[in-house]
Amino acid sequence: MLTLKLLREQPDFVIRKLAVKNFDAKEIVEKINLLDVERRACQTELDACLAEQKKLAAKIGGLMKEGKREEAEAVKSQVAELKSKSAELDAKGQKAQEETLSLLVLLPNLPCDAVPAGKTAEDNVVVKMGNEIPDLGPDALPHWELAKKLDIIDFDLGVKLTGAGFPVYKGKGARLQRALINYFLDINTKAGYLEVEPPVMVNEASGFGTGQLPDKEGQMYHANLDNFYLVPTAEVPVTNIYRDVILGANDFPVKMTAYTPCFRREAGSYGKDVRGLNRLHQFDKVEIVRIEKPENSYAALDEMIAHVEGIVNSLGLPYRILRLCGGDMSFTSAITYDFEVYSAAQGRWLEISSVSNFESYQANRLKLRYRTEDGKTELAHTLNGSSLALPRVVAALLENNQKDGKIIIPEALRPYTGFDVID
RNA sequence: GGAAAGUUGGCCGAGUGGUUUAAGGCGGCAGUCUUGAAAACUGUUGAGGUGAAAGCCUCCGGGGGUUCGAAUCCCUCACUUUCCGCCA
Repeated sequence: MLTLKLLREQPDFVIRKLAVKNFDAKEIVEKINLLDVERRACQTELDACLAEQKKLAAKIGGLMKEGKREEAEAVKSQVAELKSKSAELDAKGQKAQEETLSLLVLLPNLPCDAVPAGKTAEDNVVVKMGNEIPDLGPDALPHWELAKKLDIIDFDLGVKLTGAGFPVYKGKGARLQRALINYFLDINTKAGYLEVEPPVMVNEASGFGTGQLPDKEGQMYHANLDNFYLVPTAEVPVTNIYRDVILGANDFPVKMTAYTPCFRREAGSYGKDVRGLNRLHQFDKVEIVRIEKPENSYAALDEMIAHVEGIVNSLGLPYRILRLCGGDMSFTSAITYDFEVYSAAQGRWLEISSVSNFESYQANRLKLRYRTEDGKTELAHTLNGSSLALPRVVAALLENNQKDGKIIIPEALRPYTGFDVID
């Protein structure tokens, strides 16, 4: 959520920046500023009214003590008049505030200067590529066929138990999941991220804090009876640890990592996009979250990108890093870098990580602030990234590392899997 | 699931209708004293809104109500704790 202060002081800047995200903000910004003026006028008048009421109430108290009943009664009628006036002002001010908020949540975050213009994924900028794409020859199999042949992932069994998009990992397949999770958590912890195991269900306030609610309600699984939501990413519970928190100047940096299963309803796609592990309703992911002072957030972002790159590299997967264009970025992000690995048998790039700086956009919703040297409170910056999401890593590993019907496990993972090949 | 008790500032905790800006303590910060520290003493101490500032207003779990006046009374919701039941 953008701050009212920014909209009030730099409306043209906001409109210009949001144009990069192909968002026409002119009308909303103008409306918000009109409502804001109205709200403040109401508030000022209401405050004066309440101050007068307080004074008179105290006067009545005094008169009653002195036994001057009649005088007190006269003052009472004065208060009654003020009361109805302040009730009116209060209602008017509240309405203006509600309308302001409902418009404010419609505005996406401003993209930072480095974000390229563009409308679709075609316009994303490749900033780096690494590792060779292997030539697997004509007999290479896509991962869903490999998984079936090796009996390590059972998609049909998942359908029986739950439905499409809920695979069952078996044997070395299950062990591989566990190995990847532990490997990622270990690397992150070594880099100074505090491991956290959060709940995988969150309440409404948490959903609102990171921006999933109210807009993306339909994308989360909802446990109606208790009004809890299954987390779509660890970002939600982990970032919300710092909801309504004021950090001290010395509490930085805040670096956390968490593994959770992630649940996404995401109806609406079909065909090869959702084949096998490409898109699931439940999947495993290890996440990193950082909270920084504004002046440090971009340095932190660079550090996170280098960190994720190191992990991808250690698995030997061919990858590329994209800087997303304005049109392809998420609503809440100021800048996003996507990591994609090449899935050789499918012949396509698969997104395995998304690293973003949200600047103060999430913090404003979360009321996540810090105290500056001179004692003021300012919004902090939040960042997060996947490090990494498992399914597409597994898809790429299976496909790129297939050899004579076997899967070669990368060196780095072997201490965690306890085996070198899947056969 | 049943029963009871709770929810007050960074923390603990008093406060059951009034002239109060929520007592007191702890912690934090500043100062005095000291070579320095501790102790002691003194002062200070949250968030939000509005305003150039002084100031004014709001906030005692959330929402609503009674009253000239509510932390205090009423209604309602949420949460926490304890006991019982169930249970990995």
